[in-house]
Amino acid sequence: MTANRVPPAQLAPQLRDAITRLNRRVRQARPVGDLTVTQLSALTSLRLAGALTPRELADVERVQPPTMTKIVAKLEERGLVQRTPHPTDGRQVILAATEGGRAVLDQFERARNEWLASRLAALTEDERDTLRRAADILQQLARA
Amino acid sequence: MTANRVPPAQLAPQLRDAITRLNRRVRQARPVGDLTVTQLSALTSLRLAGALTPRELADVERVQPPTMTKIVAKLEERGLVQRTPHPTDGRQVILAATEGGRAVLDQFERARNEWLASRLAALTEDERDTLRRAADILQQLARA
DNA sequence: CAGGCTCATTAGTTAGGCTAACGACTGTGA
DNA sequence: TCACAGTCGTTAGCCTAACTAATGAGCCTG
Repeated sequence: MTANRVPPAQLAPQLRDAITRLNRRVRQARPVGDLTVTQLSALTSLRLAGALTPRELADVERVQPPTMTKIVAKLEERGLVQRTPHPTDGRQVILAATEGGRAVLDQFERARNEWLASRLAALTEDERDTLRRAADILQQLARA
Repeated sequence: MTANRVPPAQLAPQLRDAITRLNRRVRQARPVGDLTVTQLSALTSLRLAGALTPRELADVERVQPPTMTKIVAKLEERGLVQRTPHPTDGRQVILAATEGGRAVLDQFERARNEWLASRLAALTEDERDTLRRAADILQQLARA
């Protein structure tokens, strides 16, 4: 299969549409439990990083500090996040996912992937290969 | 190029990560003007369809009718959408983007695509072709 | 060691989503 | 033919999630 010429200006809106719509779809596949997308995202970032201050987590999530205060408060209520004082700086706080938080995360992760995985299973081997290569390229774009 | 075997369970998280991250990235490239993402999306759907009733637009946007009432009200305030009575059914209303609405849309569209288009331009012809085919498959998944 | 800075939080606003309920209108069946 | 069930859009009221501005606690430097 020869590569067609694909002008970036034409590909961009197509790709953007595909991504935003599929993203909506994936988000709609909400598993059991009542964590919101925002809370889930923050918890995920927190686990990934290990431990962060509210400010750092806010930066990672691209949210203002007061917003993160609220999100963390809700996660803490449910015992999914733990707050410990900073060892040397009395102003700061250290946030970390609790064991319960990590367990909830695993559950969500599985359920979210299930929907997509079942759809992917219906594709041909060729289509999946195209998506695999595309995923690499998209990751690269997102990092740029 | 032969197709590798790609188990769906393995591809799903990769693809999901790529999509959610790139989606955040695209959304952050917000252009000038004060239309929100929601309003922009509704306006886009409206222009695409030509003219719709509130109910139809709500269905397209996957939103409940009362929510669409609010969104349309804001778009109407700015003169981007026009409301006309249905010719035969007194209950219904016909919504359409005004010329001003279409102009605003063009502006946003350009600015949003710019970031992505410039990144795409840096890829090889092969990579862009992969993404083009992937975009089709992703659209298909989103509709499923 | 006084003053300015940083960090987290609180207070208050706005957007965007939902359900429940309602009034206007349509269309059908007795 | 007309009573009534259903549809359409809207209003009301609630919640989440984001923002900015302001506040108070703690740090650090001149």
